[in-house]
Amino acid sequence: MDYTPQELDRKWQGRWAESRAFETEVDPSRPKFYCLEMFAYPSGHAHMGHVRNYSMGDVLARMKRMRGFNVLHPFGWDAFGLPAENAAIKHGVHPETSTRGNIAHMKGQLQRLGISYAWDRELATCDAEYYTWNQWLFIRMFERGLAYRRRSSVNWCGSCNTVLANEQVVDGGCWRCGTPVETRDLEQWFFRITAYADELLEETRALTKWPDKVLTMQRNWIGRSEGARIAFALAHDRAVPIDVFTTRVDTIYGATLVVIAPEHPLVARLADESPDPAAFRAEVQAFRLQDKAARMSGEVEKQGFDTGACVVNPFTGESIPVWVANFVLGEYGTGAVMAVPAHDQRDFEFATRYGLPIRRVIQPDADGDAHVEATGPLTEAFVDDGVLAASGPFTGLASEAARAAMTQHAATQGFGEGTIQFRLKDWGISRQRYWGTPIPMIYCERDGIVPVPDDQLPVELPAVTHFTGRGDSPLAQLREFVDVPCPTCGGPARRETDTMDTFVDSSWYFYRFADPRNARQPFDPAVVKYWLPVDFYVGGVEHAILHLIYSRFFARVFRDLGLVDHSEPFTQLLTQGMVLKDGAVMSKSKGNVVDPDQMLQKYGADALRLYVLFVAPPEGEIEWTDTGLEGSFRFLARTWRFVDHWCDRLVAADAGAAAGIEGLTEGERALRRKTHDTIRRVTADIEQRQQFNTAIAAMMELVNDLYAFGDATVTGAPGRRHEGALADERPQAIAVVAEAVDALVRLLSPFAPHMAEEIWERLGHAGGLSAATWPSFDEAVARADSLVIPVQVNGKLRGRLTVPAGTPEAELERLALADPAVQPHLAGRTIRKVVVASGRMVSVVVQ
RNA sequence: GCCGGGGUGGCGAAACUGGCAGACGCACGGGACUUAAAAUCCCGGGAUCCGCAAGGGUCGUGUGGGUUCGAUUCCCACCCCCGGCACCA
Repeated sequence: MDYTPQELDRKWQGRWAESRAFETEVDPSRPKFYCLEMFAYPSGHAHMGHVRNYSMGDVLARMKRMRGFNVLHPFGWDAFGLPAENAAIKHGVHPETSTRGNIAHMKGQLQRLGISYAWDRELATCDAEYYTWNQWLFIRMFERGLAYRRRSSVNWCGSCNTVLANEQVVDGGCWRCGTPVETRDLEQWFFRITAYADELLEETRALTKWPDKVLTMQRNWIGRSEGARIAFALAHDRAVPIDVFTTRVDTIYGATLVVIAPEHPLVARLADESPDPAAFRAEVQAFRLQDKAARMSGEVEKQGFDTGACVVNPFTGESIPVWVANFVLGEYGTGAVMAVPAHDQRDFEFATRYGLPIRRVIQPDADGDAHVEATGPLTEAFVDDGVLAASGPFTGLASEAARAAMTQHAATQGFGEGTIQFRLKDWGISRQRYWGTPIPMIYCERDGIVPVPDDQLPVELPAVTHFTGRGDSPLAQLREFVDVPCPTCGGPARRETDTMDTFVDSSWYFYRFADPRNARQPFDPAVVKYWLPVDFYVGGVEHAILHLIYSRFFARVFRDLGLVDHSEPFTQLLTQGMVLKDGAVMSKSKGNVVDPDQMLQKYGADALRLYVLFVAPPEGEIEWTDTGLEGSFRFLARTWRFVDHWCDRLVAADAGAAAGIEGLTEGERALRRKTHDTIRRVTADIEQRQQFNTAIAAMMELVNDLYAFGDATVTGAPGRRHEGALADERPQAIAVVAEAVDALVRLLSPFAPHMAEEIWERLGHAGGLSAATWPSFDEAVARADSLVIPVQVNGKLRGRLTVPAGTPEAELERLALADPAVQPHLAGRTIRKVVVASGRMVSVVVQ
């Protein structure tokens, strides 16, 4: 019977659907395993990255099922987002229509891959029954001060009249029309993720099964730094302070100016008070028009101007000027810094450019850099710690001690305090867009900001038929949506017309999967308690920061709402590498896209899945090659042929019989050893290492050995195996082959489930492989009974000993020294030392 | 600049705890089968030198050094590549 994968794919996918093979229920009597791959944005077409992602998850899911776990393996759609709305603007197709169509198409593709999803639990974030819980949660967060509204600066395109996300700013201009982007202050909704900054940072330590790379990225992103906030009072109005944040309060005696960001709240007042307010404002505006990304990355030259105002250094009592400069960031710290040109490289460059004074207050300490001249002009800032000089009562202290003493002093005197600053900012979630979750808030002239009452949820997205891409959010143009009575006073009020960032949707979907049809709450806490946290989460490393930090944040919000009892939602994380073609990411514009559907048609799902797992370890990138895929297909066909050839005899055999049979030949014992060793390797590779490539290699070796064994036992004639000679078969040989094939099919089933199922059935098993158990191995059988021990002389390989396992070290040494291949290298020399690594190596040192 | 991960045959890779470097696969070469080809099955292969051959010598995991009986693996210095962060005060 020939291997016809396309037929097997259809047959078994049909069976699985029919028998609801992968649907699952809470079952406290069994250990659970929650296996999750990041859900998909329904772009319309699955790509090879998806294939790889879902294949990895499926190996774990199917394997764990066979190991007796109650496996939750769901899938869904991250269905809101800009692309659908942009398509609507361009082609006039409603986002709802295109999204539903895309989901249907992609779902078909995934089903043709044979991934073992519990499709009953499928969800799409654009379903009102899902996003109503976004709104519910938003209101809970609002009640707790975790959702709040404030003005903030955003990217603004003056031509399109809309806010742009950072990613939509290309080379400083609007991605759509090219108009230079400006920053503009707008009222926006924020989630107070910074309330959890410390915890999110600290508890990265608990994530022992996450890649270091991701943890490092998260730690950098959160960016904790310890320092002090110091108030510099305005010289002409001592009631008004400019707060600065510094990690180097020990250098404060060297501060020769204070620099504030163009966005600083005091800028407006200082402009008014300046001799030429118009010129002042023009300068500030010029800074704000500079490309934000470039400004933040330091690609723009440091520029600034003197505001004319002065502040008083609270440590020295000295009056120093206040400047505005483009290199100070409004969003970090207090938006103001004390500039210490001698001890900060940026300040140094700035001071040098504008001829401002540079005052040294830190001297290198004894064991510091000796080459740093203690006096004379600086060519760069001295940024290391050292010993304080010219610093009043603090002179002579070491930097670290000085920081503590000076922070204490500031606190006692009431003009400062020790503080911890995070780089992480609160999460701005307002989007002036249609295709997202409406923010469930109402503005009333009398009652202010009022949440939509729970019993009026969801605030459904109204039907919009015309997308222009201009003006405010499309929702703002719908009178019948905007005009609403105030829930508190019943008077006229208006709805919030912004929608939520789609990262809100993806921050908790893994909870909803546990209880996806719950109409009364986001999920039943008892059900989530059983399934969560996710045991194994697979996705692209591009989500290392955004999605994975937001989800950790949401888990803590749910925890503090009393809905979950854990803090970390994902126990183990696997970040899979990209799929490249010709050294580049597959993309339509490059014309190097390989279509999964075509590959499925040609080679079947099993070969495609096997290939993307075999070609490299999971975290690495893979380079697509058609010949590689053919190789995986060949392996499957080769396996198929072997089983096909032996099938009748194997059906009659008992796979467990091999264990009890006496009188095996050396070849038969070797095959059993290989079988058991393969089980050991494949099990560990999947479960402990997630090295799918080496697991597959191990199975290939077993198949190669089976062919070699067939040669030896069936025909004794290499090259002519499949013909005649069946009379030679020993029952013992059939038993060990039956054992090997039985193990192989089970091991292969998470990788190539369709073929494995077919073989399983042909071997006479009923009930399907998902009901079968994972094979176990016998350590004693897997262990070799004879070993080849290499012998080195002076570090060079000179001979090999074949000895029974467990040969004592003294005997190994004796055999090594007597070995004819070793002898010539010992002749006429003195043996200084013999090292015997038991069971591994004999090493002789001669002189 | 800082942080993280890498650098192994023609190519993708493997080597799990310091112990025979290159498993497995791709591409390639040879053979069997075939009228022939494809498919399949078998065999071969790091480089280099000696040898008709069997076989043997030397070198070989980015570079240079070190530790060790023994290093792809550990240590020091350096080069290169990939990813992330980056005027964060």
